Amino acid sequence: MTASLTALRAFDAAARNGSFRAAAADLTVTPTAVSHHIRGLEDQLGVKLFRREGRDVALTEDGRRLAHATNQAFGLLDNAVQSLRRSARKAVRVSAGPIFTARWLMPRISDFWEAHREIELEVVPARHPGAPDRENVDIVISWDRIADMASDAVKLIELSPVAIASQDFIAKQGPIERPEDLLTLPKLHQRNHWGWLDWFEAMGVSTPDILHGPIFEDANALLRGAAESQGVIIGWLPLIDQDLAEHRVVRIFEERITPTHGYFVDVQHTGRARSEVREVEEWLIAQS
Amino acid sequence: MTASLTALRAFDAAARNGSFRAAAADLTVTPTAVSHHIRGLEDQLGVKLFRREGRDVALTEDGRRLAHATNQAFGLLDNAVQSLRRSARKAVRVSAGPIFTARWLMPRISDFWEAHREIELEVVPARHPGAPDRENVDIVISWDRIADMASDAVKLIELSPVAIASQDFIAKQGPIERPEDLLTLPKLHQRNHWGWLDWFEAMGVSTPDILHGPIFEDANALLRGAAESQGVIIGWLPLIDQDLAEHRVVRIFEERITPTHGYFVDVQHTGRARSEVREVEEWLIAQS
DNA sequence: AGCAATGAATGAGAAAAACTCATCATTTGG
DNA sequence: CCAAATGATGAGTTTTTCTCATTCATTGCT
Repeated sequence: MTASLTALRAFDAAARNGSFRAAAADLTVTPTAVSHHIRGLEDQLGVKLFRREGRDVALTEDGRRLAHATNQAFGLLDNAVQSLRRSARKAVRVSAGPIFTARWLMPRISDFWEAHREIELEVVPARHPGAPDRENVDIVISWDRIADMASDAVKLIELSPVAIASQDFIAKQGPIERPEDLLTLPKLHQRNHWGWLDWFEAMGVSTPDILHGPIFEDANALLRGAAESQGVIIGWLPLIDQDLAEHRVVRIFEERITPTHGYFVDVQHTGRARSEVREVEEWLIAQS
Repeated sequence: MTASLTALRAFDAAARNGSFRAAAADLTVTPTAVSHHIRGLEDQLGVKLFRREGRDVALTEDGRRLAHATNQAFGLLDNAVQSLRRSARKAVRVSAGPIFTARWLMPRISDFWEAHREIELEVVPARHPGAPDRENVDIVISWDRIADMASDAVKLIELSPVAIASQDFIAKQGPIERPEDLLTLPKLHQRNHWGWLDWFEAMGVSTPDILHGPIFEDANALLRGAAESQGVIIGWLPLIDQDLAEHRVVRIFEERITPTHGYFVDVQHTGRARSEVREVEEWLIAQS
């Protein structure tokens, strides 16, 4: 019954990389070892796992099925082990978007350090907003519409949209008097065009169903774009207070819109039980 | 980064068994090996996994978290490997309830054998109706209400409920003239009291919300109970044709109820791609 | 077409990991 | 309080895993 776990891991690496050589590099062994392992597996299971096509290899149907399982299984093990290692170091892993990190977390980080010297904080950039890394992180700080927030998430700060651009851009475009005027100007966007849609709605301007314009995942990039006169963007109060104070960008109107978006703290299941994770959560919430 | 997989497996066994000795037996190694592995893991992770309480051991909180992951992971690997082994032997694993196996599958099994000599059929009893084993089986044959059937399940046969009892029982109880009379007689039940509820409804008898009486998972046991004059049961046409023909049980009324339940074929995801699994599926459906 | 480069297969021997044995320590049930 | 049961530890052995040297097949280059 016992299939060698080492062999399965070698297979897993080979399947992921689509090449024995690359798998070997991955595992820091020689390609020979991988080759031996896979042949061994194939002999033992009585099934071909790779089709040897000339000098490279491709998974068979059976191989694909096995690969799926090994992927999941080793992923689980890896996450669990890493998480335990962090736990031993009292390290807490927080995923947060780049502007949040820069404008909110960084200014407060020394305060945290004072209060919790023993806790090691790891801040990882939230790559793809909704998706994957969630697995291996203790706390997720997510940017979301207040209306769409997950039920078990706690709101950290509320964000109001404001239309902003660079001084230069406004001078170049001539006077902008009414919100509608923005419809025809170049605009930079974030995920789902959120922000612009909510802004126009709050300003009482009806918009076409879809808005056009480049979408940036990274809100810092967006701000830089605005500062470089690429277009008008939606900024979020109070996150951009400092950018306004230093005149990198200026507000176009004096609108006061009730918050439509917010940052939410979401403690992942894996971290719930650890006291240091709870301490970080409490600290985050206390800051708001 | 690399935690020894063998050590993790040893830990997994220890966690499952709650004892190093038992884990060792499980893995057919000496307890010493398990002890070494777990100490090694603890050293490497910097976390205690077991609390040593006198002569026995108990998982710590960290240990529990790791155990959860290893359980899942090794379960996945194990299932995948076993499934592949079956695949190599062209073995198809079918889960089916005991009466279905006895009254429907067995009579047809030699026909299957004729038609598909190369396919090895493994029939495993469906232990708990709804639940767990599904993982490691290619085809599930489930007994369900037609109204509740899963959308991707194919109906194999339809079952009509009939009230039956032994000749003796009826003689002892005196004449039973109307369906209502059954309300006060001892009845034996199956899961959820299904059957009786549907039967009374079809007969136009209003029933209390809950019915009382012993519940048997195994419909064969139920039939035996009826044959031994323990009470009235709901039998299913055409499954019990033979029991009726041989007078082990007799019908109480001549009711003809439109089928309320059925057996459904459900090909599990893991088996979808295998030709021999599809052949079994097609054979099953062709029999109906 | 010819030749170098790339990737995989194979077998024998070396290195490393996993396991056992012998022994000791601690707890628990009668 | 003793016997049985469970785990810990360290040294030594066995097994597994890995590497080295070599071969084979394919592909890209000129």
